[in-house]
Parts: sequence; structure tokens; C-alpha cells
Amino acid sequence: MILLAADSSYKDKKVITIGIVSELTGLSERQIRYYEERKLVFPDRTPGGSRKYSFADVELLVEIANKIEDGVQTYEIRQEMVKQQKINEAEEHKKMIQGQLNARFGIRKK
Amino acid sequence: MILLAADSSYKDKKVITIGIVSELTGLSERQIRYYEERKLVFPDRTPGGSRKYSFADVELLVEIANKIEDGVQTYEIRQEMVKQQKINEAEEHKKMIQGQLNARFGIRKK
DNA sequence: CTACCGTGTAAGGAAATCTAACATCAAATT
DNA sequence: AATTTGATGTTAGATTTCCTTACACGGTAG
Repeated sequence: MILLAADSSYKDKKVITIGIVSELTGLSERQIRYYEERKLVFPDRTPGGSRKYSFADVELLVEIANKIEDGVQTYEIRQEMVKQQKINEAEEHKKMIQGQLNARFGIRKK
Repeated sequence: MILLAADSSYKDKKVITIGIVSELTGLSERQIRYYEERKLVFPDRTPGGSRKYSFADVELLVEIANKIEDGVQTYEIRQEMVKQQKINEAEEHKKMIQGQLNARFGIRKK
């Protein structure tokens, strides 16, 4: 009996090759690879070395391209991303601490 | 400003190449192509002729493989699929008729 | 016993992808 | 103004991935 990986968040599974990503976004493969070089996207790789992207990556690429259209440089976009990432991490951390507090002193099922 | 196709149902977008499908399902490419030959899956094609599958296809392939493991033949699986499809179509039809009736004689916003 | 079913495998070719390098042109810097 | 940098195009050659067709083979069904 074959089982499919249960986590199954289609949006985050890296399964799309660069040609298709190019079609979906309208960006050239050159652009997509360049944004990776600038550390804005992080595709997985097949054993053979081909890039694999998720739908989330596709959405991100579109956002990146829109910002660039607006004259924002890849470096600045990267700054924003790092900053946002730190905010998210802090948020995560807060949640975790709260979870531990609840586990020890919070309401528990009787 | 780049816009992403709004329908965006990741599950049904045909964007996965056969190698990745093989990885996701554990099936050989031979098997995947054979099930297509038996009219059980219907991938899209790139202009160059490469097959493109959706996550829904991936799930379907797993179901197919499980049935075959249970000794069900592709022909029978196909029968079931056609039958189920007809049921769904009838359901769709019913909904549509109901929708038209509502449009003409049903409650309407004043 | 024979025919069909599902799958493996091989061959040869075409499509898709990779990296690296050089070209271009606008915008920023000096 | 001259130069550098940023983003992208293009080319070349190599590698990977995918395609179709054909043949092999064991298992199951008639």
C-alpha cells in the first residue's frame, strides 16, 4: 500500500522546474537564476542538479519582479526579506515560549 | 505589474514533470506512462512534448497503484472512473438546472 | 498451452537544464 | 564626462531529463 507524504502542503513542495516557472511567471530563466544568485529564492535541486521550485517560490518571484519593475534593487529586496524573516522568527519564538508556559502553568485537560 | 493567474488552485495545475512524479509516488516512469496509455491519467504536454502532471494527478496515480496492488486490472479501474465521472456530471447538471430555476423563480435580492 | 497484462530495459533522439562567459545598456558613482 | 555597477540577453558546450518504440519476461486468465 503506497502512502503519500502526509504533510502535503502543495504550496510549499518544490516540484516545479525552471521552464514551467518561467511560463507561470513570465520571467526569463535568466532572471530567475539571477534572483537566486542574489539570494532571493532558494530552489531545491534534483540529484542531477536541476532546480525545483514551489508555488510559494513562484509567488515570491512575481513579487520580486514587481518590486524590480518599481526600481527597487535586489539588494534592498534582500534587506527587506531578512528583516521580515527576523520578525517572523521573533514571533515564532514568542509563541513557543507561550506554549511552554501553558504546558507548565496553564489550563490543562483534567 | 505582473499578475499571477487568479484561479490558482495549486492542486489542479499541471506543472510537475514525470521524474518528480516518479519520486513523489515511488512509481517508475514506465508505470506512469503505462497508466496513461490505459487512459487512467491525462497529463498536459509542454510544447516540446514533455508530460506535465498536477498534484491531483499524483494522488490519483497513487490510488491507481494501490488498486493494482490489490489485483484490480487497469480496465476495471477505468470502468469505475468512467462511472464515477458520469455520476459527477449528473450532479453538476442537477446543480445547474437548480441554479437556473433559482435565477428565474427563486428568491432574488431586491 | 496460449494470450494478455503489467513492468523492466535498451536504444537513439530530442528537449530541457546547467554553468560560464561575454555583450549591452541604463542608472549610480566618482 | 568617464567609470562602475546592476539587471538582463545571448551563446556555447556539456549534462540531464524526457520521448517513443521495441523487445523481454513472468504471472494470470481463458
